[in-house]
Amino acid sequence: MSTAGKAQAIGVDRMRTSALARDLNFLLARANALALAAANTALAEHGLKPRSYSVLALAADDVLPTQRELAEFLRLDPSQIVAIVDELEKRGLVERHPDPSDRRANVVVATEAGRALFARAQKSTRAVERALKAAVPPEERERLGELLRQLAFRE
Amino acid sequence: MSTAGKAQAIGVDRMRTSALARDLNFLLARANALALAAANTALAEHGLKPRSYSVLALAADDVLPTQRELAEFLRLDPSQIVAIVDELEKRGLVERHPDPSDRRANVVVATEAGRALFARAQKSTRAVERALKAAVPPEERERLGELLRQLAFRE
DNA sequence: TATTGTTATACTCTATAACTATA
DNA sequence: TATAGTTATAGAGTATAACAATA
Repeated sequence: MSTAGKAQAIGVDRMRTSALARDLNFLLARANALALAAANTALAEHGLKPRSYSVLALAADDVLPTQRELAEFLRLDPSQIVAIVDELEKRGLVERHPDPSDRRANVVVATEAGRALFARAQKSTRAVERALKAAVPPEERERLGELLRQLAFRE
Repeated sequence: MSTAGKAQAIGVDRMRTSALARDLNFLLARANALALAAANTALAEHGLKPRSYSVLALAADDVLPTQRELAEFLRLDPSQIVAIVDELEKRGLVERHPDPSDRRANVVVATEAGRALFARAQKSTRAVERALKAAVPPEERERLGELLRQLAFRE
């Protein structure tokens, strides 16, 4: 019979050689889970989360995105962007500026305080990123970023 | 002043050249979001989700994991594994077998029906994976998997 | 008629603590 | 005393639909 008669547990290590551990979807999910956990910890001391950090980053980088553009780029629902921008605005980190070319749209711009906080938060996330990248050989890190960019921005 | 006076929206395209788009955490999150959405669609026709698919995969691969080992490997809380195994067991896809070496532990084993469903679901996820990998040059795909494995399993 | 931002709501996911049975 | 599995629950995250203002 195919369901093993005596089912004895094995160690977690052996799971790493399973077919699932070669699955791209699974590897992406696990790598992302590890990175997310580390980023959450690093950003918490600045009162940010990965989501709000991303919005603040684009605002502080003078990208001048509308809320809709933020939603599309960050793959979030527009209504979620509302909540994130609300909170950042309440804390004086970003402002909603009317888009002169479309009065329906708000362009999200960082304040001085927002830029200062972002600069500090960025230091924390860069430390996390270095720790994450430590798992791959130095000469491969550039390539990893390039390959991930192709995955993340394929259309 | 640093907050741009006339805030005019730009296209989403320009966000791709922003500093955020070079952030490893962000790239992982976005690539994972894309892969997850595709996997969700592909697995839905089999009544599975990425989580339950992963548990079924390990059970069908005769890895003989305990629930605790599943929790650790999949980075989920043990109580979440309970719910997933409950559902798979109710559908006759897996069984809980007592671990002879530790009567507290359950080893999760796939039934014949579970193996059959997994084989079908795996075909769907492999198609998703091929579509995802199409974004990177063929000669780089092996390396991408290897690098992601290092990220996902660094300790 | 379509789109931007907004509000409201329901649903899923996640995190936590407490309990039981075994070790 | 510690661990595997379970249960319950609250909080965070996500998805959806409907609405007002503007295009």
